[in-house]
Amino acid sequence: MELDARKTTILDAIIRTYLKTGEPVGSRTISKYTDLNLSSATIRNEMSDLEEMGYIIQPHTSAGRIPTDKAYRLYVDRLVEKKTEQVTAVNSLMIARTNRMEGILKQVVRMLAANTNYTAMLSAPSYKQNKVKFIQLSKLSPRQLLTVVVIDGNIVKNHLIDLAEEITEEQVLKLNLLLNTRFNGLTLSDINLGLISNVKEEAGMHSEIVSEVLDTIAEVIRAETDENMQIYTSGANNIFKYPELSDSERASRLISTLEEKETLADFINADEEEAQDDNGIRVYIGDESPVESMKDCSVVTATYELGDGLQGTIGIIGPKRMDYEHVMNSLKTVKATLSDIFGKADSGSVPEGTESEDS
Amino acid sequence: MELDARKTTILDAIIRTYLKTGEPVGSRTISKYTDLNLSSATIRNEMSDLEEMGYIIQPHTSAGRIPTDKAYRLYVDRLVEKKTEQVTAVNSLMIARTNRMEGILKQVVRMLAANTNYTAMLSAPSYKQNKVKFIQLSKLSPRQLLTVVVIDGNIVKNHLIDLAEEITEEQVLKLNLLLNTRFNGLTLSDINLGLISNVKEEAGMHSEIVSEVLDTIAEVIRAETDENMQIYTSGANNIFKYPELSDSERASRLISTLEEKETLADFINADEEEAQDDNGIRVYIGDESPVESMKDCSVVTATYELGDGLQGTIGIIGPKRMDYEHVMNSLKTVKATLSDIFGKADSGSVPEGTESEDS
DNA sequence: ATTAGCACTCCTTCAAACTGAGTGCTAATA
DNA sequence: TATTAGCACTCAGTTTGAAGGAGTGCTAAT
Repeated sequence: MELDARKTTILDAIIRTYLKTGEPVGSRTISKYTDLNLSSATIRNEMSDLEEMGYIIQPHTSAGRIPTDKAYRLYVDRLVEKKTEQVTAVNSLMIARTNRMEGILKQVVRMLAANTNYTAMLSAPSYKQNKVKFIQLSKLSPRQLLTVVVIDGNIVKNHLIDLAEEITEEQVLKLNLLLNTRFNGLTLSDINLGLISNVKEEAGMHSEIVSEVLDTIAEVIRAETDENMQIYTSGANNIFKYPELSDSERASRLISTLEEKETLADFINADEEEAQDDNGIRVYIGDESPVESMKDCSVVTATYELGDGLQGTIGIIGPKRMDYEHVMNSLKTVKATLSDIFGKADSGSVPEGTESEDS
Repeated sequence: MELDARKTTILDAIIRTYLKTGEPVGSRTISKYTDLNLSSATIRNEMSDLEEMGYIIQPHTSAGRIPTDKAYRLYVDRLVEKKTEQVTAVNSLMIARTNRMEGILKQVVRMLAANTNYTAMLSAPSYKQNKVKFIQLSKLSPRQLLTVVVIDGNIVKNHLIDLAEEITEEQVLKLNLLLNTRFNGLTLSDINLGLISNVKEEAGMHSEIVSEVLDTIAEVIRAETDENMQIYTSGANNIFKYPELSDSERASRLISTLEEKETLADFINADEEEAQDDNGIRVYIGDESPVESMKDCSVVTATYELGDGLQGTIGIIGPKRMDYEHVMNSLKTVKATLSDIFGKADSGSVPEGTESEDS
């Protein structure tokens, strides 16, 4: 059997109607809804075919039909083909003058959730391959050393070290020089234990201090690559707007997944080769999701780039009958907005607010 | 009418039973439950009295009784009197060797939620009155300046500044000196705009650069005092374990409150004079809560101190029939554990992990 | 190929009937 | 006088069955 034009139209009508109502849709509804001018009986025949082909199912005999994941997939794929018509320019003004990136991101994710009525998530930009740009040690007190490490993209990390023994200004100066000559320009992954022990030798100072300093730096740097990814979510309560998600059991599972930022990271780190259109938008429908507790949902994600290799992910989590069109447009807009605010060429200029925050 | 010993015993039995079951408790249950050896009829008479006195109510005629807020209050107050018998030493080993404070706090709050089966929240320690300890400017490139500010308690803040014009090493050195002499030892609130403009003049350098640098520092410092308090929550899904909280509407409101960290801050900043026992534990029952959406819940909070003026708050949010005893013990334990891990005297030694993190 | 018509299914709603937990009152009892 | 047994009554919750309605599948007619 083939999915001819008429079947497509009918399927489309079913999906659209179901997206709106959330109720199984019957043949008579479609018969009136479309401009095909077919009687409900004919529609029934076609629906029977569509069911056989796996695009729709009946939740129980003598109920209307609801679209399957396969149908949603088809629908989304066709949606993606339509070029970005109107990226409804979301008012950048809405984003108040918070010049701390964290604040802006939080606002963005909140706005996204409010705007779509679904749950939104956003991962703060992070780097994969970046280089150490600058290292500085400062003596706070005879036994206390402040380490500041700047990596490409102007991410600043710092750490305080308590020394077992005192250190002189001279030693600090020497260490600073050594560290900068040896580490600058290396990627985070280049800095392995081997290199570190090399430098330790080279330093030639009382090795205890050097050890401590280097270990700290190594750890600070490593911490960045580690999955200490920051993920914000908003609008969790929106799931209660969709009866098919809001029974206790499902809701509970979802909420607890949203709390587990680590799990959400699965979406961010999802297979790069995953089908994704030229806007970096990915759509996971039901079972396609990498996360178990979201098998009853659809998740749409987009990657935003801030230039300089810095990138993050935004995502919307909603029922399978989500308004894909709206969601995809919203994501496109946010993507554009974020790039606008932060995205500058690699000119050494910095997104304001890339400063670090204490936890 | 007076609350004699027998009435107290009965009320206690009612509360305890209701805490367990969540169902209205009837006279027969109590008649069996207590060692008073009274018939249900007698209990009924007493219950009738207790109802008149405002300790219990009937949700509807011919239902059992449930405790009112007044009853819970009584119960809790009596509980507090009992001295901390056994602070069941929670295994500190459970807290894996993450040496980043943020990580530990997240783990603590998660553990707390799992342990109590309620929702837990935790605010990261913050300072009220602290002094600038160290300021350092470093030249990253001719037009880029890294500002590092260390405040008392060894909180480190940093920020990158893009300069409109180039700056020389000499100027940086001079500025460093000036900043440290003028700002060191001042509390965050001491540093007002007046002082800043003073220093600007004093610097005598090309005022644009100085302006920019100072503004930045001021802002960085101010940001700390601002309510950028970090609050972690965990176990939101636990509310689904309690039918009285888990209907869509209530759950939705609760969840969205939990998302609004700002609202939760109300508990942290709650009136200091609020009744609080010598462990810094506060109990809000129902309407006593400062937060509207938690009128159906009870909230128990405790303040933990890390010495050095550094303090934060831990809290448990659950149904009014929460196991107050267990919760209070858990909080005590966590409080102790946190102080153990981080709390050192003001020796200049630092809780590991007070380093800042990029967002 | 399409459609009208009809029997059939099964979810939903509603009200009535039933159940059981619990109360309040009264009269008997210790 | 305090306690208790007993009984009538109340009312939420559950079950039951009937009615309604949406929707289907099939068949025969167009």
